[in-house]
Amino acid sequence: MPESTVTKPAQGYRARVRAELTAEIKAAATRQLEAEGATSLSLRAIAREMGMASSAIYRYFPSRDELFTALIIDAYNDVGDRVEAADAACAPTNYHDRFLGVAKAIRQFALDSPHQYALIYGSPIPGYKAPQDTIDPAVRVPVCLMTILVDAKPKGGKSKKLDQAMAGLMDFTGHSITPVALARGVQAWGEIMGLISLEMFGHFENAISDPAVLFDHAMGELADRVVQ
Amino acid sequence: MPESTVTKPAQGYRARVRAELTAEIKAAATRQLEAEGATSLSLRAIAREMGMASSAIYRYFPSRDELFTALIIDAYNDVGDRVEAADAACAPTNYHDRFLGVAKAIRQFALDSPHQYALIYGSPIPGYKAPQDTIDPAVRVPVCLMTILVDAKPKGGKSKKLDQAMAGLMDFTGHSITPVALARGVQAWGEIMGLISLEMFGHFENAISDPAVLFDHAMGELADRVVQ
DNA sequence: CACAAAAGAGAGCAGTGCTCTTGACAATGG
DNA sequence: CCATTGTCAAGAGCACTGCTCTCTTTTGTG
Repeated sequence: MPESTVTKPAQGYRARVRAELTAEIKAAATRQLEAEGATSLSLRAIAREMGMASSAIYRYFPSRDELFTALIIDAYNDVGDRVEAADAACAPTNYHDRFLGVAKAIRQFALDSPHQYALIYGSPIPGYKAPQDTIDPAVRVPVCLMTILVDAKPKGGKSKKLDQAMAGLMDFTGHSITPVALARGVQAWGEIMGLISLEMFGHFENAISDPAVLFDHAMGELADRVVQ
Repeated sequence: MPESTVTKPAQGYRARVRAELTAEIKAAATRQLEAEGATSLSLRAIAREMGMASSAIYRYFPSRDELFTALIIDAYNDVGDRVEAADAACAPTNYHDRFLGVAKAIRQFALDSPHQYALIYGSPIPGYKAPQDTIDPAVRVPVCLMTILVDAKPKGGKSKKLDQAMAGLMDFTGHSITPVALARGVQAWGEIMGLISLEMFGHFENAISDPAVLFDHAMGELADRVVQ
């Protein structure tokens, strides 16, 4: 939570206690999220667990949605950290390994924190509109993926239609990559997220008994195709 | 005429009214689902809309989850119908067109019924366990996709690990296709669902302004790769 | 027609997010 | 040193939710 830096510069005892309590509420919420899922996350239950009145929670989070926002940002940052760490652990020019590492990091995040994964990559919570603060953490994963792609300098044709259909992405890459190659990167992103989501949300039931084997095979094939 | 009066007889007036009311409740629920999303679907609101007591709904659906199950089955059958129709509209040996038609049918379903799409392909509702009745409608889409793949008789290597990782799927295809080729089909399924989900759940915001162009391009490229 | 089965209505329980008011406390200015 | 000010927690209460139970009405059929 970004604490208001505009208030008294003192940052005394009071501010510290407030920050600690805010963190504790978020921790309790995370615990509940992991145990029960997003929709059954209850402010009253959090208050109960913390031994305080439910109304007191509102001193720290003005609404349930604000708490959700905090959890969503945390989740995005969690997977972002993992992905960037996996990327950094590889030799910068070994695009194949970087791609593989990133893909596996995303899946591992999903396996470790299924509810967090569902929170950010599943159906959006109805009535909840993601505020601006979430987009910076949210783009970390695709940015990492696209950076690897750009670094690999892949071949690919031009396409005016594709170019303007992906205008935002093209701007981000500084037009240092052709639209067709960039589209291949988005496709790869889609395949990664699609395979993980199908697995996490139960669509592999009775069909694929060992999703890890399939995923690793698919990512190897995908990396061959997309980078180098 | 043999009169078996003991079992459910003739299905007279009463049974018809019951079937009609059940359908009407489901219709009202669908309307609410489309307007507000799954989590804010309220039995009391449905009862209010129909001008009956909330408790009366329970004569038709024993619980909210049962209503959800009905809606989920409907959604699966909706997309299943579309997909099978799109497939049947193509020349059976034109695998490229069949694949493209199926992929576009899934995306069109998502665009037409975003909440239904989220219901079946988004995060599962916590605490809700899909009963057996949902799996038959659920597999219609992947079955259609895999059937096209098998028909296309694609090349591909063997892999014992992959073979047993996808044992269920291999059985379904009658082992008439190699594991590597089948995996390619699952990857294609993943890419289709991944791209649609990323689009539907807002992850293309500010990056891809015209998802239709990207999707069509991706599917063309994908079809080239997977069939024929 | 009589009667059992089916359907509807209403009250009630435990839970939810959220608001408003009230009282307690700590930090600070005169 | 006391009074003011801002912060915090608590409690009651509102409008909801899913669901159960009981009671009454309706209705098809032997």
